[in-house]
Amino acid sequence: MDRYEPLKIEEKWQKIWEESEAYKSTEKPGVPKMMLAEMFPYPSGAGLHVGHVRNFTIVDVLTRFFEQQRLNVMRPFGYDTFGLPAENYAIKTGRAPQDVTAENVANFRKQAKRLGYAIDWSREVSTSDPEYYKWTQWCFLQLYKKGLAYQKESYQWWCPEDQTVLANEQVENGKCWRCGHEVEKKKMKQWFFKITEYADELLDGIDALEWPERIKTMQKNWIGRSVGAEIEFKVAGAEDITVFTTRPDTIYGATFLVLAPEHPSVEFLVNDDTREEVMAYKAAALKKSEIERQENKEKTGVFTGSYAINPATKEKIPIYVADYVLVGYGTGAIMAVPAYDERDREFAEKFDLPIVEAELCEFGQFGTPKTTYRMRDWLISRQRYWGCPIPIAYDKEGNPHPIPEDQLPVMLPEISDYKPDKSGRSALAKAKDWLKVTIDGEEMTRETDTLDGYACSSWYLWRYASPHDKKAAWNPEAVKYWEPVDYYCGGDHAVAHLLYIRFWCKFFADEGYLPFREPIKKLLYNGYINAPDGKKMSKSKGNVIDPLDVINDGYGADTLRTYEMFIGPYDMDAAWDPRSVGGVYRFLNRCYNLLGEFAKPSSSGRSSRPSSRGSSLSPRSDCGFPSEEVSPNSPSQDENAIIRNKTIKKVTEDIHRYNFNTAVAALMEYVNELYKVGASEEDLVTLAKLLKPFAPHLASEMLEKLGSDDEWPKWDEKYLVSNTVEVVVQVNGKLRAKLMVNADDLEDEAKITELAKSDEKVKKFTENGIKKTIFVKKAKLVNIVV
RNA sequence: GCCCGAGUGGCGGAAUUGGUAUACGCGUUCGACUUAAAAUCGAAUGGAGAAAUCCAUAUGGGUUCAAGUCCCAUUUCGGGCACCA
Repeated sequence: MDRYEPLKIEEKWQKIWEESEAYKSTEKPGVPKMMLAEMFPYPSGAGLHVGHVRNFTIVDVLTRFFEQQRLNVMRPFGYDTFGLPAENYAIKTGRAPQDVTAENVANFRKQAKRLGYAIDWSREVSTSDPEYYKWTQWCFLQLYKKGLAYQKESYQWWCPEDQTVLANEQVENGKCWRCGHEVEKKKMKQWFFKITEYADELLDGIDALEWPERIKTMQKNWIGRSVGAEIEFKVAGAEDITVFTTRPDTIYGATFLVLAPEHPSVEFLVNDDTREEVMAYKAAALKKSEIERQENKEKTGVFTGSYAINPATKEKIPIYVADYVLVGYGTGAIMAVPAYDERDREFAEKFDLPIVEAELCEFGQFGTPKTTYRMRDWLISRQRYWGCPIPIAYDKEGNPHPIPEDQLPVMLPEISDYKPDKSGRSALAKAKDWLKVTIDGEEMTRETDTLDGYACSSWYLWRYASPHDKKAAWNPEAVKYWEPVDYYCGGDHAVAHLLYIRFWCKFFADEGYLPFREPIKKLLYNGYINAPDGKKMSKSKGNVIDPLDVINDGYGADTLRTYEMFIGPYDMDAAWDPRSVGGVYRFLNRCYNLLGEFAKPSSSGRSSRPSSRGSSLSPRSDCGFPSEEVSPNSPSQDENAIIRNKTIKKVTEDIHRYNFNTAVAALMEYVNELYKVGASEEDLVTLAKLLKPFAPHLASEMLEKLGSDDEWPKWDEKYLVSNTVEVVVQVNGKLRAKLMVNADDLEDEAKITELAKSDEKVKKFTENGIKKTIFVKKAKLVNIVV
């Protein structure tokens, strides 16, 4: 028997899978389908890291598991190639983003193939491929047609480092999600998607999703629905001010109004005495970074000089400007009720304003019911080069016109100087020839902003159904068969991507392009893999583990995959432990060695037990497996059947529950048992089948040698109930004895408890009399209370 | 500040419905094999104790015949939200 040589086996099987297009998927009407995908990666120059491997392997384990159960499985793959990281990397390396991306994708593909994933490689997509982004633009135009893509001039988050605007979802603690630079506010005309149109459905649909509660809560908080009312306050000599409040019933206690500094009415409310101070306050507020605002929660503000009439009390109340009121939420104006609202009280105390404990009332006569959301519309313009061009052109008056669908794609021009600058326009503005376009005989100028990369990733799951369709973004029949996606796995984008893709799904369902309203049935949100010291892996710290190194060191992909499944619960962060990798390698080695004499499929009916001299642990060692054969114990038919069926059940159920770590542990236990009692051929076949989702190359090799297919085994409950059972005897809840009894006796409570009481070990503790005895049949346990 | 999640051997972690705490792996120790080492195979491994036994799931209480699991309080770590009216 030869020794386990993972690199040799893996190369062999990867070649076989590649040449036979083993994981190519097609629609099979009548056969239950299963579609699985990971959040497609941004292919960085560094190649796959161990986090990708965890993410992809989870999907692969499930894919193979369902494939072995003969469901019609589809597991595609793609690359999130457009976007800032790719462009910044290209700038850093002084190369064209197109070239860098092509190289990185090729490298990623090569590396993913070395991991032996059951990917349908005919379904690859890449967001920067014109064949793909043609349809991203088509999607934009559908939204535009329905008024859900629109332009608006407003104050936006601007990253001075990356020189582009950002969506709210891309600002984290006042900093740019990509470069970490503090963001500023800048007034700009930008494109938005009207995600707020779907706020209610996005929120109400969350509860029914089979997603982690954590993610669901985050989405709920992000949407942040508030039910309240809008109330108009009359202002002498100026327009009425509308406020939003969730407590209209407290209107009798409203003793002043507060407007956000950016509120458009502010300039009409000031007078000659107050103008200077108010404008200075506004200017200061705009300059303040989000960080500064968070750090200093002390209330500030200024009086505008104007008064409004409280419609309930008819009293004149002063109007203030303060930055604790946000322009983007509600109406950007509030009625302050210091008696009921902590923030208003703080403000009132500081500015010596009246605090009135007024009675609550029915507000109906004063306002109209209104629901608002903290979620804002999705800002999609980016002043960067490496993105999907927005398919819009402007006429001489500056009015936007959609590029006709038959002129798509609007190709991203190749330009040499694509770096961003301070102009507030993307580098596309420098492509003079490209800018000109004729629509319906009229000369126009193209939009130079590109789309947020999240737009590109908001529909790729549907593209997977018909990735090469030239007539449509997705083929309706193919999508209807395959989707929604059954399992989607990732470790990032809890709010942004996972909210955007739900939004697009609902929109395209409304347009009749999709027959479902939620794109993802089950979401698996995996944890990170940290460095051995528990810290985040990072290049600068020099603690990065390269998965390809682990493979090439001789451990192979099967060890890497199995280790990452064994490392801990899939949804928890875990620290890399190089020594445990060796432990998993040892396990796979033991599996292979167990095969021993079953090298030929003909040798059925015999049992296998490896010699006391197995093969080497060190993947580099050249120590061979000894040829001598040790005569095995003859495996007991019953004993083997019991552990085999137990293992099948455990592994099957664990994979269903995503307890991949305990599934691997169960396989280890099984192998340990087989080393003790000897393995039948059926044991070996079962082991290989159960192992395949984790270590597909090794398992395939084993199955080939055993002459078996890979169909997932079923367990038979009859082997799980044995004739004799162990009954635990407790005294006052403490374990005192174990009895072996006939299984039938479990039905006879009196007999069991009598046996328990008469046990010598138990008697020692029951000398002073027994108060009562509790028998739990299910737990096979007797508890004697003294 | 508010809302979640977690705290179990030397380490990563099991315990699925309240029912034998510490599965599996790492590490450590001993043995077999070897001229030797590595590897492999086998045994032991929560703590104290000669043993009987006692003590152990962050801390302190509680419920229960029985608590890692349920309840209350405290504490530490992680995550999310953080002037959203």
